[in-house]
Amino acid sequence: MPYETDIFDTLRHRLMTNGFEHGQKVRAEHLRQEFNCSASTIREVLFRLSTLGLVEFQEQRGFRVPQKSREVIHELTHLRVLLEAEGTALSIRRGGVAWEARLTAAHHHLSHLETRLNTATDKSPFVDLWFGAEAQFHETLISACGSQTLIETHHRVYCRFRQQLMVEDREFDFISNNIRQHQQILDAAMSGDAALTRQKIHDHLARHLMPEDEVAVA
Amino acid sequence: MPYETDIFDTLRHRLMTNGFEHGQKVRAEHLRQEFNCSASTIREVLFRLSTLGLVEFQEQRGFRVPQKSREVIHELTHLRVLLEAEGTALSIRRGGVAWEARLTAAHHHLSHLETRLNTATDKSPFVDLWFGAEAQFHETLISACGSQTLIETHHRVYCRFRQQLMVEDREFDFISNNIRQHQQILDAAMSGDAALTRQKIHDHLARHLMPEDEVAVA
DNA sequence: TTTTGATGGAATTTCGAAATTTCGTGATTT
DNA sequence: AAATCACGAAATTTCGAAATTCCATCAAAA
Repeated sequence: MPYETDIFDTLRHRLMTNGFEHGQKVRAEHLRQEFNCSASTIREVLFRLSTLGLVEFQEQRGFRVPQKSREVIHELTHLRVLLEAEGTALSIRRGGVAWEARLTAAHHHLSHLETRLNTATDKSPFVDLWFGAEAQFHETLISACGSQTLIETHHRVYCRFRQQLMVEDREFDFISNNIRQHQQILDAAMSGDAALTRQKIHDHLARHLMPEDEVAVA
Repeated sequence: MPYETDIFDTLRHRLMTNGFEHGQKVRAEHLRQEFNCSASTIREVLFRLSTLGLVEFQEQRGFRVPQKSREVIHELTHLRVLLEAEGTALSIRRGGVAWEARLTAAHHHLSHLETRLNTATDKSPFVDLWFGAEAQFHETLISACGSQTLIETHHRVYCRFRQQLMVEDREFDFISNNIRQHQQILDAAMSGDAALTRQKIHDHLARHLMPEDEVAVA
């Protein structure tokens, strides 16, 4: 495996989980020293990360970590609802038992973690695990939609969404609501009711939407 | 302006309008000679193009032009309907007179070209103009949605869609239907009826959808 | 005080070549 | 004949440095 891929994965993880400040300039030279490689290699990695929207490229001005803003969170949430609701509805139609099994497993994993998070005083050992399990659950929801394009598009949106919330979501104040909402999404999906599932996905994400213009899901 | 941007624009245009064969490997070395620059520069441009999905990157295997397939066209169309319908509905609510003016202008431009295309025997002088005007119209539809994220996401999908159809759409057999459909989208949008507009956008793109699972727009 | 302009250091971009990996061809083995 | 292997050519990846551009600082002018 080329070394570049290691750097890519390391930086992606860091960009999504509190390793960089929002709006900060990415110092390619510093990273070059940290990873002990050439400037071109870092530059390439940053271009690949910009594919996911985790850094922004500006001509002659290098790369930046996107600013955090309520508007961007609203927009990303809007798209998540649109794509996850659609992808899940398709999965319900086409997924079959195999998908239901995967979804149940993903939810069980997530649910287990969230229950422990809910009671733990020191949440730090669970943070990374939770990020992974939450991503897994939402990816699994749409995984049987049959559209690789939708999955990739959603992945980009999800990465940026997670990045926007990487600081405040570490406190897990929302966790007890989340447990209930994830359960409701699972139940609705298992019951085969696409419209209800769309609604539950919307409800789950609604706290990140700004009030003025709601996302229409019905 | 850095030279790289020229190369980027040149290749993007070529990738969207018949300059490469679907599935073809992109010969970085050939491009390096053609543009008389270094390998790294070409490599960077290709990474930037992969952000739009116009080339696919595979580790140690270079870049390829995506294969054309009915499935991919279906998926891209599905997403176009989802994103354009949503973006247009938002534009109707938030765009105001300025947006209506831009949309009318874009439609007028497109309509003028399509009328001429409909009668011309040699359509080649209009091909590039039409690609530009058609893109402009559909971009304008969603331009007042208020979500830069939605606009960028749609742009990627639109680029890939156009690339998938770059060969067959050069015959313009569909042109008389298109004239009517673009008009209907404009009329619906101007009337302020979001649901009808969604329907018309769906109808316009429906010929690219595979029959089995239709896109739900209502 | 505000604006304009020069200057030097730092960051970005581009280059050409070296190191590594892939891929096609044909020989050898089973 | 089919499969495996070795080899060389071609492509990809990485490097380190040169060329260019940006940006903060400070001086000079309005």
